[in-house]
Amino acid sequence: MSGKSALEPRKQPRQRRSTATRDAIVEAATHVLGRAGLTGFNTNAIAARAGVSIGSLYQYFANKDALMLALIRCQQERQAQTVAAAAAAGPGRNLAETVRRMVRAAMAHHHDDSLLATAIDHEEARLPISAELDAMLGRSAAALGALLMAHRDEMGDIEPAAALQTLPALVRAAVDSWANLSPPQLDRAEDEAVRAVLGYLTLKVT
Amino acid sequence: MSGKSALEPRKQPRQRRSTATRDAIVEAATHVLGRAGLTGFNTNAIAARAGVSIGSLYQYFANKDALMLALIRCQQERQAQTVAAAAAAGPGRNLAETVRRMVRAAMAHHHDDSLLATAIDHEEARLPISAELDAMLGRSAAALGALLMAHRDEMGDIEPAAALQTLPALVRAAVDSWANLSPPQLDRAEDEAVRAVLGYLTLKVT
DNA sequence: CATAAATATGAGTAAATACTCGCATTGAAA
DNA sequence: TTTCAATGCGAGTATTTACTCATATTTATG
Repeated sequence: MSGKSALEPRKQPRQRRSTATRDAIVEAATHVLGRAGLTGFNTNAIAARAGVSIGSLYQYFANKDALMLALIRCQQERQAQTVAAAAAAGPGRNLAETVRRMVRAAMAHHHDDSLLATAIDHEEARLPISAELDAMLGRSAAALGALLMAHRDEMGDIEPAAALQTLPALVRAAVDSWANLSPPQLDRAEDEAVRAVLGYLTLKVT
Repeated sequence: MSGKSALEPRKQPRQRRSTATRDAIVEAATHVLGRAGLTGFNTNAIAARAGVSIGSLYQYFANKDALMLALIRCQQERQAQTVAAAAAAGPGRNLAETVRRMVRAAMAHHHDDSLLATAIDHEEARLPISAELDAMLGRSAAALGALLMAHRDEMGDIEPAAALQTLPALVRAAVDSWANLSPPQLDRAEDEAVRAVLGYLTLKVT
């Protein structure tokens, strides 16, 4: 358990400027990761990009992994908020409309930056944070599940728990495969993701 | 284009032992990448694991990226062969059977190692090889498309080109989301992938 | 203003690591 | 056997990079 504490924040901010510094560092880290990938993700470059000294960076993050973790949490937070906002609007008139709304919400947050997205995936697999990620995903999934259940009659025989594990993965895969093309085809990405989700949900097993 | 030549092999093997050395290096690289991720992917460790000297490694790979590229090509080659083998068996009695066969083929090759899979994704995004990857994927997709077309009547209104872009992504996403759990749930992974693909293919647009 | 706590600085250090080069060993052709 | 090219070796080098620490600056509080 000593490993975990090494990832926790080193200093709690007491003044405003310090939180601004922290935010600048996380944002710079995100920028660097998206631009240069894991290869270019080094603390000196990040501090320079953030316009702070390397010493300041290490006042807020005990080590490089702690910074990466903060970056991941930040992205996940945004994702969760986007989904929550979409869910707050309530279910659509039918299943297709509800699904399309959810896909749009997911896409709004989508990184057009495949370097960033894939780097985060890899670091999520490497760092000891699966439990935390599952918990976060679980909360978003619950809201999503409630929405879908409003159109239970339109769906095939679904195991809700399984669907909530599979569906987010499907959406992301469909979107990524079209949005990371050059040039990106965002309309197509949306349509394909909707088709995949609707197909999955409405399939009648014979 | 001077960048590309820097990724090409440094030496063509003339004797047997040299190809054995090269293979050992690529295999060791794969092992290290799967075990330690991109963080642990360094040439000294790879040479040690392969049981060869660091000098030998650099006789076959001009630099670290060239080795990574060889690793990626090797994996892709295996993937393509697995799909080709499955396709050679011809279409099944119905769409569901055909789809399940394809999913099984994809899973046979699936890395139970999420560190390896995500690392490759990230490096594919970073290295200048998108054209080559598209070409390889295109060839596999063609065989896949022919198989599916045998059951055209069971499918909804599909744009084949779009389907061949989306489907592999769906399969991988569905499989990964279940196979990377601990413990992995491979049966579930197969069922969910089949459901996603079948749903996508058979959906009737209203 | 005085004082202390909080925050910022960046030169410097130790370690990791990509890669070289001169030399040793092996294989094959003569 | 001789000879040369192909292959293998690994100590060594130059660079990168994670991280520290002594010091300077800013802010809050009285």
